Amino acid sequence: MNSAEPKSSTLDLVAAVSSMLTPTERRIAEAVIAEPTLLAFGTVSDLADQVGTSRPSIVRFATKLGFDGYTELQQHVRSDLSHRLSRPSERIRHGGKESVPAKRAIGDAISSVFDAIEGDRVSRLVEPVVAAKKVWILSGETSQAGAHALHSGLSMVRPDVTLLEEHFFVGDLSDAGPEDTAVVFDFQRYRRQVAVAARVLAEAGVTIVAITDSPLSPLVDLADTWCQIEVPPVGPFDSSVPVVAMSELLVAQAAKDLHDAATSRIDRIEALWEATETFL
Amino acid sequence: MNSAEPKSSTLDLVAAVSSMLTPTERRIAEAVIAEPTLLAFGTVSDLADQVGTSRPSIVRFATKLGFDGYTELQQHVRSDLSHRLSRPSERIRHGGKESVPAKRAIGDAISSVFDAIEGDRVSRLVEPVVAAKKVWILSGETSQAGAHALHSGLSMVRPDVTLLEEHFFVGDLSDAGPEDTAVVFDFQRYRRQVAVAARVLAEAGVTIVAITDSPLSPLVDLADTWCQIEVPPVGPFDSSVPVVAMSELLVAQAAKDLHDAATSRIDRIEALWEATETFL
DNA sequence: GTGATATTGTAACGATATGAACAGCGCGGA
DNA sequence: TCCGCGCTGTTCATATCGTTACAATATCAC
Repeated sequence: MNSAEPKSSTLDLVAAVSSMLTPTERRIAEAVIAEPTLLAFGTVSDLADQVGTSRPSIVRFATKLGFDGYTELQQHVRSDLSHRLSRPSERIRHGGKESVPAKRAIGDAISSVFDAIEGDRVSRLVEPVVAAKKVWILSGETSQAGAHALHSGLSMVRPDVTLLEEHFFVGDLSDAGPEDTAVVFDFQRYRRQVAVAARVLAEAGVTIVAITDSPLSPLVDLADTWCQIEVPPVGPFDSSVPVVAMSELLVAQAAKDLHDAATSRIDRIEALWEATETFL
Repeated sequence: MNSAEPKSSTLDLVAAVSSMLTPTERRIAEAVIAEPTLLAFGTVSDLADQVGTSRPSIVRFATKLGFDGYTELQQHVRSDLSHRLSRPSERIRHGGKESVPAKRAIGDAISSVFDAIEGDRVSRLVEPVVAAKKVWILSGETSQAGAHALHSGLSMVRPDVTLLEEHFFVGDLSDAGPEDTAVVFDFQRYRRQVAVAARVLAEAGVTIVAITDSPLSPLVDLADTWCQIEVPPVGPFDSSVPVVAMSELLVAQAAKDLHDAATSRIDRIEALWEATETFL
């Protein structure tokens, strides 16, 4: 569909012919510049209504830009848009073979993390974590590093955080109850293991926060809030970098939400460390 | 036109019903997740062709998501997209504002990692690791996640990798000898602890590879090879992301250097996992 | 194996979009 | 004033869109 690389931005095209535009065409040009989505999503009629002109004027505008008709112009705009949208992420599993250098892969994955916490998402993810009586962290092998980061970070800002890695027993979860929250890392390879444990927790009334690499994950059903991040391959293994980044952002948000409680807690822990000669 | 704020992301909607999707509907879901522009720009026919199904299945998919028809679904997706385009988030290349402070910090830190391995630096760092009889990994609290990543990765591609975290005893190092290599993570806060241990190892003839955040680190003197990376603050704590990224790049390089030995070792480990029901 | 149910594809419908031909309007020059 | 020309809006034809109703197929329980 949208495989062709646009030679020039659509706005450039408009600018190129701006001097030889008729009055109504100029109004059209101003409208599409002010609101590019009109061109990408709207029909000829939509544009005509918006500008206050007739449909053929829109078509003629398209031809004046060098296209065969409005359809071609719209395709050009859309391929331009798709390009911008697919740049930061989403192209790793498909188009990108393993020829993608690790640098690009990691960079894109990091972008996907920031995409995932768009808006107030990070707040919604963290909210049950700060409100919970106890916090459980479940992870498989791929997300070990992230789970570790989340555990050590959260432990600093609030009490009762338990990390269950890899080969935990379901019995470990027996204490969990409706006032608790579980953060579950759920990635391709080790999905079933954590899925089973998460189901146990969900049935016990625990609030589930899922960090997953696919919205089709079975965990998403169980989860109260969730977010999706990419896990790119680096060398022969899957990268933990996005998971760690996400974990740290969650901790940062939790620290912000807990504010005074967190800072005093951190101070106490630091003092304890100093006292026990952690610094040698 | 597109002024309405989307109540929930389209991915959320797909996820919400993902468990009650029929096989073809699931294929549709996967397609639109892999290529969101299909939904935003494509027609029912486009999607049907892409997925390899009939047009009505697409419409039924839309209704199952809670919309009156495909048109409504597409409008929702488009308003979602417009939002992302208008909001300052998506702009990584263009108006690179300091939208999220943590974002910039992490991005810069990642860049520093790639700067640090410019040229053949990563090869020089890894060379003593692959050649060593035994590999020791030393880290403090800040670099725990990175050390963990390095340990689990290296363990996959070669034997005799030992991780010593935080409160290890110097006695643990008694086995180390001139044929060994130690990778030492050495960061601001927990410098003294690892510095002491590294000195012990260096005096035992162990080759030292240092990952540090400062060229002034005392470890640089002891180290045979070293590299410097940034450790940015995220919230109240230091980020592990750069350390993890560096660790993974080291593992990837080691895997490449060891090649056949590594792959056969990975295969054996995988087989062992399967046998012990890691996948449940 | 058989009936019931769920799932999927086929056919037909109205609605709408685009693009082209045609007609009215305004403006400037002779 | 009249004519010519470019600009704009109206009408129409055709293709395609989204949708619904219906039939065929696959799946499962008993």
